[in-house]
This record gives sequence, structure tokens and C-alpha cells, in this order.
Amino acid sequence: MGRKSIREQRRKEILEALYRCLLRKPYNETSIKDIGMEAGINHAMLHYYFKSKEDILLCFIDSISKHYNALFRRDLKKLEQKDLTYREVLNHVFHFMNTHITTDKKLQTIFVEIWGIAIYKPAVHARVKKMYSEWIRELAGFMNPSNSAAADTDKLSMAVVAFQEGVGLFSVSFDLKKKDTIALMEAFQEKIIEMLE
Amino acid sequence: MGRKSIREQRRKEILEALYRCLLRKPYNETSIKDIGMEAGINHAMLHYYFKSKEDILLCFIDSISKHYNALFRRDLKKLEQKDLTYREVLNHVFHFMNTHITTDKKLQTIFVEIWGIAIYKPAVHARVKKMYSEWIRELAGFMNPSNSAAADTDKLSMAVVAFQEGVGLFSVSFDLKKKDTIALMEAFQEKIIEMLE
Amino acid sequence: MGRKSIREQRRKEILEALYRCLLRKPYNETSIKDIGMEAGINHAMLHYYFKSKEDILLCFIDSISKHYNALFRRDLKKLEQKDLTYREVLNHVFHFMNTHITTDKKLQTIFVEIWGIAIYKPAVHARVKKMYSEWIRELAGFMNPSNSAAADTDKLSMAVVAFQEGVGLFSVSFDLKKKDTIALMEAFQEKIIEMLE
Amino acid sequence: MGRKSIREQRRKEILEALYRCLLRKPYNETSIKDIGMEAGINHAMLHYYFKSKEDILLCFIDSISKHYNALFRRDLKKLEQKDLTYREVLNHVFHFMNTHITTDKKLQTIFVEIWGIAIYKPAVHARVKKMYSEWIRELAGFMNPSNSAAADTDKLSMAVVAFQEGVGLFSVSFDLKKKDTIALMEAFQEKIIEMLE
DNA sequence: CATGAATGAGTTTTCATTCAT
DNA sequence: GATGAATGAAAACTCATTCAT
Repeated sequence: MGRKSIREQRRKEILEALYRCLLRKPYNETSIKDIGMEAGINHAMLHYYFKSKEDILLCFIDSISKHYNALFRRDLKKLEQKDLTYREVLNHVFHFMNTHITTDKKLQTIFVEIWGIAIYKPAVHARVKKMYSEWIRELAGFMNPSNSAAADTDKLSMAVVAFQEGVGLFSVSFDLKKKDTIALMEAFQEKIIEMLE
Repeated sequence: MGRKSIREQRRKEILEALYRCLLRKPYNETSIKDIGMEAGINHAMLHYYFKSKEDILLCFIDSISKHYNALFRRDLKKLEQKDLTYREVLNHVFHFMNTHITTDKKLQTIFVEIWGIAIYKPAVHARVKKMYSEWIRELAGFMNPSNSAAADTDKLSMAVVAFQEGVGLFSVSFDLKKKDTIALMEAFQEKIIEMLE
Repeated sequence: MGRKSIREQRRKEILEALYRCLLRKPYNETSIKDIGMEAGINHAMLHYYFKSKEDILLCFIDSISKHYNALFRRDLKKLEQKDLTYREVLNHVFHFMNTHITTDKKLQTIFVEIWGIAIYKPAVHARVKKMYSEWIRELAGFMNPSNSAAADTDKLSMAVVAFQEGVGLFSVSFDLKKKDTIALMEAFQEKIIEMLE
Repeated sequence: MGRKSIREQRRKEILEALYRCLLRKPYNETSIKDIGMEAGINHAMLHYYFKSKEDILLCFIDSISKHYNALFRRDLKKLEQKDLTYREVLNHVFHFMNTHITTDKKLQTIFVEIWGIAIYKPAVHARVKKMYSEWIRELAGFMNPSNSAAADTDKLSMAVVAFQEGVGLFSVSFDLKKKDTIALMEAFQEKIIEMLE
């Protein structure tokens, strides 16, 4: 366990360095050298470990995606034993979103940036779209376990995620307090739960 | 009418050129030369008419803001004569948002970009924030004409705009149909109206 | 008397504007527009009144030259009536140099700059050289009224002016006090007077 | 010997290229590209080896300073064995100044320029000032070995250096013969020696 | 694996000068 | 006389990428 090849270790370090860089400067002002310095790795090596600067970004998106997926799975594990109603589970899922994603300002900051990049970089767009699609699908699963009227639930799920993105955006831009951000989310989520009934 | 000084005319042409450029390429890959070519103006003149590249963007944001403000005012004018209930007016306002803003993919595309830029450019951030603040305030005015519990209405208004941004973002990213985008918005707006009662 | 054509008046204003500009920024960072703004004259007019940017500088040097020449003449006028010895006159001349030229930091600042420009701009070089040659000649006249051993006196005169330039340079660079600058000059000038005896 | 890292070698080459460039054109008309071409190095590399164009100039001043310092030390070494009087040593020092500095027209040319630049570039000013301050101090040490009345000697030393600068300036501007330049210097230096007695 | 060096294309910005009105 | 508009050339600086060692 944990035995990673140096290659994988280095790639991870680089991705983490990109994360820290993106908290300071936009992607296009972040040079390969900046990332290298942040990672403590010679900049030429970044091209050894990754095809290009864009490739780093792509892998970064994947890594974020994987990270939060894993986090979510772990969170769900805790529920398994308990015997919860459908409603309780959904509430838990929303709570995870609110506390781990929407109110994580660093994450939101980075994603506002990535959305911007995605518009004109097809490869980036594909990754981002895939990531959100998966999340919407997954969420839809929780919102409609019996799969009845799946199309409607999908729309509702997308609405939830869209709202979450909008609120995340505003929480960064208006520097909202965590408490307020969550309040905004929860009011909406209550309505959603009503709509599902 | 229309007789503008060359200066104003050129500035407008440049702003419009930026608009068209931003539909093709991200702002940071759009050079002053690109904008100049698109406008059919020597690139050195762009620095004659504007202080800097960022200044062009700032003025662009202002012009968009003004444009939609004017559009909105004109739209409201049409209602003046008719004797509408509060609810009908609000519905009209939502309809304006849905058809003129949220589903205008070009506009949304550009704003996703601008949000990204705003994160690290304080001046851009200030403009964007101001613009959205004004819009939120204005909307709040329609949602709560009597000004009772203003704070709550403000939050609700922000939620509406945040949702609109999120949906706009998704409509661009997932290339949603206009119809579907509007459906997404309206479902939510209905709930809002309920909450206001 | 005083009836100057507009042309001459404008030219003078521009030259004075250049003087003020050069106190703030080096010549090569001073644009035609800067000078125009300082003079309150449209920049395109500067090309109407002068052939080129360099031409302005050339005329500026001339004007400085004329100005100090006139100042010097006026100063000498005051001596005419009094019956002074050769030594007293020379002392007076030195005193004029020390108080009006060497310790005028603004003037020195500008001339350090102009010396630098003169190196590679033949026309500027010619003006500067002419100006200093005249001054050296003139000074030599005072140092050796009888014109005996003119060559030697010329050298001595050049030495005096060279020293003055060096001290002026240092007074600007080391921000020397007026008193100290004069002391430096006078110690040397005494020696010169001794040598002339 | 001579085995330097490429970095140091390149930096030296660039500095030497600047020297040659400055003999032809003023600093502000010498572009980074010009220096690069003169050095046979891609101009982008100049920014790799130096922070900025000004940084190159700063290092250039340092290198000149170091060079003449070393030259002077080596020159002094030759005197060590011989048993010279204080007067003889001072004469030797003056002779070094006259032959290696004041009459080196290339050096003088470049320094006239640098003085001009120093006026408005604080960093350049600081270097130049430091360099001359050191030289004045050093010279004062030779002029007053016993350190009596140090303040006076300092002034005298500054006068010597100021004169030297003035003469250097004139030797370039009036294209004086080496012989004449030295004669000018020596006459003055004799007087200085007298004053020290 | 690692590194420093190298490249070429690109960026924003500035400016003297000219010209039409 | 006066003005704002226009131009073209040039400047300093940056960077992703490649390569030799």
C-alpha cells in the first residue's frame, strides 16, 4: 500500500504545486517554471512527466475529481451501517456538498478559473463536463433511487449542481461567510426535497 | 441622432470588436493586435483610445452593463400602462432574465470568462461585483416592493441571480437548448414566488 | 521692445516647458506630448514651431546659452563704473560662475543630461561645444587681459571650466550644499589666480 | 584557470558586448537585441542571465569598478618593494589616474553617458555614487596618510576627482590629445601637492 | 533522471511624425 | 494656426518547449 513509483509521486507533487499556484495567480500567468519552483522540481522535468502545460491542467482536473469522489465515498461509508430513510440520506449528501465543496473557497476559486479556461480549450472542456456529468448523475441517483421519471430527476439534479456552482461563484466573488453560503444552499435544497415528494 | 464624435465612435467599435474576439478566444489569448484587426483599427490606436488592455475590458463590462440596463428599462416601460399585479410584474422580470440573459449563450460565454479574470484582477472584480450587486438590488426591489424584511429578500434575490449564473454556465458548457434552460429556470422561479407569499 | 511675434512667444514657451520637463524626466523619456502638455500647446504644433524633437533640444541649448550670456553681461555692467583692478574683476567673474552656474542644481542636472546626449548626437555636440568654447574664450579674456601667452591662458581657462563642470556634476550627484560647492570652487580658483601672477 | 561556468562566461560576454555597444550608441538607443547581437547571444537569453536591461547596466558598472580597482591594486604592488616617499607615492597614484582613467576616452565616453542616466535612475545613481565615493576615500588615504584633518583631505580628494571628471568630459568633447589632457591634469595636481604641504 | 541553456514567437506598450479637417 | 486621428516601427520582457550533457 502506498508504494508509488517515483513517477507517480512526482506527478502528484506537480499537481499539488499547480493547486497552490492557482491560488495565487491565474493559470495563464502561471508559468511552467512557477509550477516547477513550487514543486521543487526542475521545470524541464515537467515536460518529462507531462506532455504539455495543458496536460498538467487536465490531470489536475482529474485528480481533483478523483479526490472528491474518494472523499464522498468515504463519507457515505459512514452511513452504511445506520438505517437511514431516503430523505435522510439525501440530506446527508447535500450536507456533504455544502460543507466540502460549495464553501471551500479555494476549490471554488480554482473552479471559476477552470470554467473560464474550459470554454475555449476542448480538452479541458471535456474533462470538466465529464466531471460535472458524473456528479449530476450520481446526485440524481440519490434523489430518485427508484429511477422513476429519470429525466425529470436529472433536470432537478442539474439544477441543484448549477445552483451550487452559482452560489460557489458568488461566495468567492462576494466573499460570503461560510454560514451564509450554507444558508443560501439549504433554503434551496429544502425546496428541492419538497419537489421530490 | 447618431452623430457621435469620432472618439466615441471608435471606442464603441473597439468594444464591439472585443465582444466578437471574446467569442472566439479567451481574453488572455486575445491580443491588442487581434482586437485592432477585428475593429479595422491600427493597434496603436487602441492605446490612444484606452489606457490599457485592461481598461478596454473594464469599459467593455460597463458597456454590457449599460446595454442590458437600458434593455431592461425599455422592457419595463411596456408594462407601465397595463395595470399588473405584483406577481405579474415579477413574472415579467423573470421572463426578461430568462430570455435575454440566461439563454444568451454568447453573453454567458463571455461572462464565464470574465468571472475567471475577475478573480485576480481587482479592477475587473470591482466592476463585475458592482454590476451584479446592482442587479441583485434591483431584483430585490421587484421581489419585495414593500421593503419588509429586506435582508431576507436580498438573500433570496442573490439566490435567484446565483442560480441564473449557474444555469447560464451549464447552458454554455452542456450546450443546453434554450427551451431546457428556460424550463430549469422557471421551475426554480416558481418556488421563489411561492416563498415570497 | 517686447513685441514678439506669436511664433517667438510660442517657441519660448515650448523651450521653457522642456526645461521643466527635463527636471523631472530624462530627455529620451520626455515625449513631444509631455512637452506639449507642459506648455499647454497641442503636440502637433511643436512640429510646426520646430523641425523635430532634436531641434527643440538644440534651440533649448541656445536659449540657455543666450540666457546666461545676457545674465553675465548685465552682471558685468554693474562693474563698469567702479574702478576695479584686474584681480577684482576676475574674482567677480568667478563669483558669478559659482553662484549662478555651478551651484544652480537645476541647471547642472540638465547639463549632465545634455552632455550625455551630446556624445552621440553630432548636432547637439556642436552646440554644446560651441557654448563651452565661447565661455572658455571669454573667461580667458578676463584671465589674461593683455593676451600674452594666450595659449597657456586658454588651457588654464579650460581647466577652470572643466573643474566647474566636475564640481557641478558632483554637487548634483552627491547633493552637496551650496556652501560646500562654493568652497570647493574657491579653493581652486585662488590657486588659479596665484598661477596667473 | 579560466574554467568558468557557462553562466559567468555568458554574463561576462554580455557585459563586454554592452561596453562595445555603448561606444557606438547611447544606452537608451541600445536595445536588448543590439546587445544580444553584439554578444552573439539570443536576446531572450539576456533576460535569462540578467533581471532586466537596467540590471545589465548595474552589473556593467560594477564590473568596470572591479576592473579598475584590480588594475590599481596591481599597479600599487609594483611599488611595494621600492622605498618611496609619501610624495612619490601620491605622484604615482596621480599618474595612474591620468594615464589609465582620465585619458581613456572610451571609458570617459561611457561614463559621461552613465552620469546622465544616473540622474533619474536611483539604482544607477547609487552604484555610481558608491563607486566614486570609494575612489575619493581611497585617494584621500594617499593624500593624507596620517589622517590628520581628514575632512579637509576628503574635500581636496573630491576636488581632485571632480576635476578629473571635468577634464575627462572635456577631453572627450573637445577631442583633446592625450598629452594635453595629462598636462591639464598635472598642472592642477602639482597645486594640490603644494596644498598638502 | 536531471539540469541549465537556448530559441522563436509573442505580448503590451510607447512615440515621433504626418495629415486631414 | 490648431487639433485629434492615424501610422509604423520599435522597445522590454515572457514563455512553452526542446535539447545537449
